[in-house]
Parts: sequence; C-alpha cells; structure tokens
Amino acid sequence: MFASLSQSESSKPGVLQAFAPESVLSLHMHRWSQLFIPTLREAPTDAEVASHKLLLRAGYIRQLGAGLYSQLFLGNRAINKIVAIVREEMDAIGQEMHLPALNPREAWEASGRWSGMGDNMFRLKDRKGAELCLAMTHEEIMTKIACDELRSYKQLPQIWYQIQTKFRDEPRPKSGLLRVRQFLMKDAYSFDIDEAGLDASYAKHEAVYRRIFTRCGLEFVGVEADSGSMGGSASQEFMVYTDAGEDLIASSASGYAANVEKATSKLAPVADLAPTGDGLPELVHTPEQKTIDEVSAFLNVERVHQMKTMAYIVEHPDADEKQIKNVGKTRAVVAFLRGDHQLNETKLSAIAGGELRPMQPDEIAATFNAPAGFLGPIGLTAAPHPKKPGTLVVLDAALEGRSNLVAGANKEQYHLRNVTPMRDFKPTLVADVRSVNEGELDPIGGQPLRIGKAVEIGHIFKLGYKYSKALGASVLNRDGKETTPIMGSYGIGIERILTAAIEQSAAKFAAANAGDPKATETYALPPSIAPFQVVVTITNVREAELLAAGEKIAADLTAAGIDVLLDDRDERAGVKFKDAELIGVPFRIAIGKKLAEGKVELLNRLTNQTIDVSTDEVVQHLTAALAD
RNA sequence: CGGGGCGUAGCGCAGUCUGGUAGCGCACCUGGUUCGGGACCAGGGGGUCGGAGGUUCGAAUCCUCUCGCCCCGACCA
Repeated sequence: MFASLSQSESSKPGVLQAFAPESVLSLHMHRWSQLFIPTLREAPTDAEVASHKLLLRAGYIRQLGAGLYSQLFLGNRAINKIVAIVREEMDAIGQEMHLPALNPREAWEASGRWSGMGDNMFRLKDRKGAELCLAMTHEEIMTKIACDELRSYKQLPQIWYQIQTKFRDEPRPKSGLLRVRQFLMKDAYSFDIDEAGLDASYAKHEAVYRRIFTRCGLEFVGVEADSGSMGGSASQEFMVYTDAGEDLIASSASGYAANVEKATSKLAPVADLAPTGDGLPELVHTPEQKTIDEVSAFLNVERVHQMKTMAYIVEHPDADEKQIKNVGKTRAVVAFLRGDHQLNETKLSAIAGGELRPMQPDEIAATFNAPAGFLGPIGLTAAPHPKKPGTLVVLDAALEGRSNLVAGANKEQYHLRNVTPMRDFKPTLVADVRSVNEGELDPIGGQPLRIGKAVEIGHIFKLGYKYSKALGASVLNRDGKETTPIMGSYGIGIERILTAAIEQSAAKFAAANAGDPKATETYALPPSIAPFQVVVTITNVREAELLAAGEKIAADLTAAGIDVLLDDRDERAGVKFKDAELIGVPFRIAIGKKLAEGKVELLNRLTNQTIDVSTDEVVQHLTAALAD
C-alpha cells in the first residue's frame, strides 16, 4: 500500500497537487447556512488597497488595531492551505522546528541586534524585571542552537525552518495584511561548512521558493536585492507585481530584474562640452542660481553636463571600536552625480556603512566652506581611502571619464565650468550610487528597463559568517580544525502570498472590466490556496429537487477529494451569486432551472467560462478543471 | 517621528460652521408576498455621538487635554 502510494505521488504530480494540500485539513463538506462568513456590501473606509477591501468584505479578516488582524474562518482556511504548501515543499530540503517567539535579551545581545533593531522590536519585562523581546526573526536563536549542538563538519549541511508568528513594531503598518505588526513567516536557516555548501543551500531554497510560489498560483519574479541590514553577500527577493506594492523593480526583456535599490544600467555615451578659456576650472557668476534647473537655464547648459552634489552624514550606531577609531562615530559623506540623475540612498548607504541623513546647514558649511546651492568638488578634502578618516567622497560611475562639467564652486553665487573629475579633484572612490531610470538599458542584455511596483513575498540571503561568528558557532573540519559554519537565511511572508494573490487577480478583473461602469471590484483565488475549491450554489433551497441535487453533488465532490462549500442558505439566488464571487472561490456550480434537463452550470471564475454539464459528469469535469 | 485626514448603530454616511428631543441607507429581528444576479410591503430592536475635563439653563455641536484609526515620507516578509 505504501509502495503504491509513493508511486502515484511520483508519477502524477499534477493530479496530486489538486488533492494534496487538503490532506492537513479535515475534508468534509461545509454548509454555508451553518458558517460564520460575514460578508459586507460596502468596505470600511479605512481600507484602500483592493486586497484589504476584499478581505474585509469577504469576511476573511477583521481589524483589531493598527497592523493587527484577526483571521476569521475563511482567512484562516486560506492561510492554512498556503502553510500546507510551504511545509510540503520545505520538507523536501529542510527540517521543521518551532522556536519561542518570546526571547531573552541575552540572545539578542550576542549579535548586537538588541540595540540594532531599535524601535522595531517589541520589548517587555517579566515579573522579575528580566528583559525580553518578541522575536522579529530568528537568526540568533537558530544560530544559538547550532552553536550549542553542532560539533562536526559531518553534521553539515543543515537546513532548519519554522512557520511562526513574527512581531515587528512597524513605524507605519498599512494596506491591510500587506504590512502588519504580527504575521506568519516561514523562516529558514542553513549551516554549511564552506561557501560551496552555502551556494548549494541557497540554490535549493531558490528552487523550492519557485515551486511554492508557482503552486500558490502567483506570477512572480526573482530579483537581485540589496542585502541591507542583514549584512550578507548575495540576496534575491521574490516579488509579485502590483500597484499595492511598496518596492520598485527594474526589469527588461532580456530577463534582467532587480530591485531599484540595487539595479544598474548602461548609459548612452554623452558628448562632453568643449572646454572654455584655458580649459581649466573657470569661475562663473551665478547669482541666486541654486538648483540644477536654474543653473541649466542660466548658463544654457544641459543637465547631463552638470554635476550635482549630495551631502550626508553617516552614523554608525553598530560600528566596532576600530571603525570608530578610524573614521569617527559619524562622518561626512558626499556624492557627486550627473545633473539629471538621482542618488540611490540605499547604494550610498551600503558604501558608507551606516544610515544616512542629510547634512544640516552648519555641517555643510563646515565641510564645504560654502552654502547649499553652490557646493562642488574642488576644495573639498576627500578621505584617501574609505577606511581612513576624512570626508567620504563618492563619484558616481556615470561621471567617470567625463570632462568639462559644470559644478558648484564652493563659493556663494558662483559655479565652475570645465570641471573634470580625476584631473581637478580625486574622490575617495568611484562607485555606482545612482538610481536607474525607466528606458535605460539593462546591464546584461542591453534591453530597455521597465520599472514597476511590486510586493515582496520572499527573500533569500547568503548571510555569511555574521551570526555564526558573533555567537561563536564552530565545528571541527576534516582536518580537525575549528571552523565557523557559513549561514544563509530565507523568509516567506505567508499572509503576503494571500494578499498578493488577491491583488494579482483583482488587477486582472479590473483590467478586463475597465470599460464597464457597473463592474465592481472582484477577484478569484487559485484553487490551491482558496478556502474552498468550489461553491455549490443551490439557487433555491425551497425547491426539493434542487436541494437534493445540490446535496448529492456536494457529497460526490467531497468524496472525490474536492473541497466543497455548499451554499444551502435560504437566500435569493442573486445574493448567493454575489457572495460566492466575494469570497473568491475559483469554481461555482449552480443548481437551478437547468436541472430539469439534468444539467447544472459549472463556472470557472479564473477563465470566466461557464459550461452546462450533466449532473453525473460534474465530478469528472471539475476534477479535470482542477488538474489544469 | 514629521505632515495631512477621520472618529456619530455591524457597514456606509448626514447632522458640527450657526448649541435646543440623535437621523438616513444597507445589515439585523417578526409577519406576509417574492425566488437565476445584493427583492417588496408592514412592524420592530439597536447608538455613554472615541474618552476625560471645561464653558453653558442646555454640548454630537464651542474650548482644553487625551486615546485610536487611515493616508503621504525614513523600514521590511
């Protein structure tokens, strides 16, 4: 029996998919008349994005406070289905655990994140006054286990994961379930003996993530991402395009895709201006001309021929003593960009090694000896090396090789012509610190970039040694030498999968109904994550034949392993049809007037196709449709 | 935290400016008619007007404080 079971699993993955996720749920027919599904005709005004309005209207969720939501029956059911898929796929590469959400301060002190997480971390005290926090993530705790228990390279690699509630005191919870203060996360951690091992663990996660999101019916992209505060070497985000999203993604036809925080592009060559005078920097009087546009108009010089100056202070709250000794607790950071380019603070922040804030007027005066509006490179003393003291001066790569630019003169009411980087001034380093623009060419295939909004549903990181080193994890390698394991960390936002699926579908319906003023906001979930796969709508329960036929079809479908919601309420057909749409169930079987001919209606809301099928073929038809 | 907006019945709103019995639609309950796209008629229940203090004969309305929620900016699944 087990042999045949495993055989059918491996030979028919597609069919299995339609039936397997429910294995963790009790598979019996649910009767709408006995359920609590509080649908709303109108959405609360607090809700703005489609998924938030629809989740509320469909009775999936109710709000408790800012960023806090109760999942009602339907919401919980959809979440459970997503969790089942995630678990099933993750079990192929890792082992599930469950760690405490309540963590003692000491566990977080070791990594430096007790202070590093700042106000984003919920903190509390126990009755003895000991400090605790509600965990935002579990690198520290997982690493502690590795630290305490792993002794030999023979025990590696390990991939440990959990599906657990995370707490984050977001500065601004928003958009319903999109950005909340308590949410379910699948977080996984890998421990390997060397970088090749980490590469393999990372690749496994990437493959599994793609399977998970595909099974959840999402259209997603994997993009290069900034590794940010996690402090790793490589990272990839999995994004779903939607206007409700908070991230901007640059992508092109050649397959390039990156978060704009990280994206780069090829620029068309620019013909430099001809030098004026003797070709050396030349002062020009530019009274009250402060902005790039003002100077551009005043001197009749295009923005691409100008250099803009961005002045920041970087603060190193977590800097080690050596770093503070070398460059100070704070330092001036100045970036020079092409006049028509925008600074990418994420990129500059990564180079500067801490959070940036704009310079105050007194700091600008101290650094440049000139007021804002007339800042420039000449006369500025750049640190000779990023690790040496002094102002960190970054020249954006787009200005490398350019000449005869117009820049501020560091003298009130004056600019300079003929400024040529490297000849007239030397920055601390040259680096890409600008944001890409739509239409520029991608760096791999040279195709034009498009920029779109997206929501992040998962993120994989090559963490490196940050946590294993900080917590002192070590195993003996083959040569009997103490070796620090290398780590990866991998997250999935469970509720965001549901939210993204709704946004994705609602956008499609909105596009399809664009010309119809009567059309209302709607959506349909993929069968794999919908709270039910099908609603059997008995159009009139007072007609005994309809009721009996509905009961039988629902029972047959249930027996065939399909997850059925039987709408046996004593309501008018119109109400039932509206509700069936609202809850986003992908298939609907209407038992109505065509029953006289032995037929019922099967509606596929994902394709918007309706077919009439005979009552004894319903199971077969729906099974086939679900297997697609 | 800075900026903007909003708290009146489960949901959507009016009433606030100009103080004087707290209203409308939907939802809910009862009865009847209706029954394939959010029905109709009749009757009914439900609100400390976010909270506290003040002004006043009298406060949803004016004043002070306070709490909460939403949206826009710095963070992230």
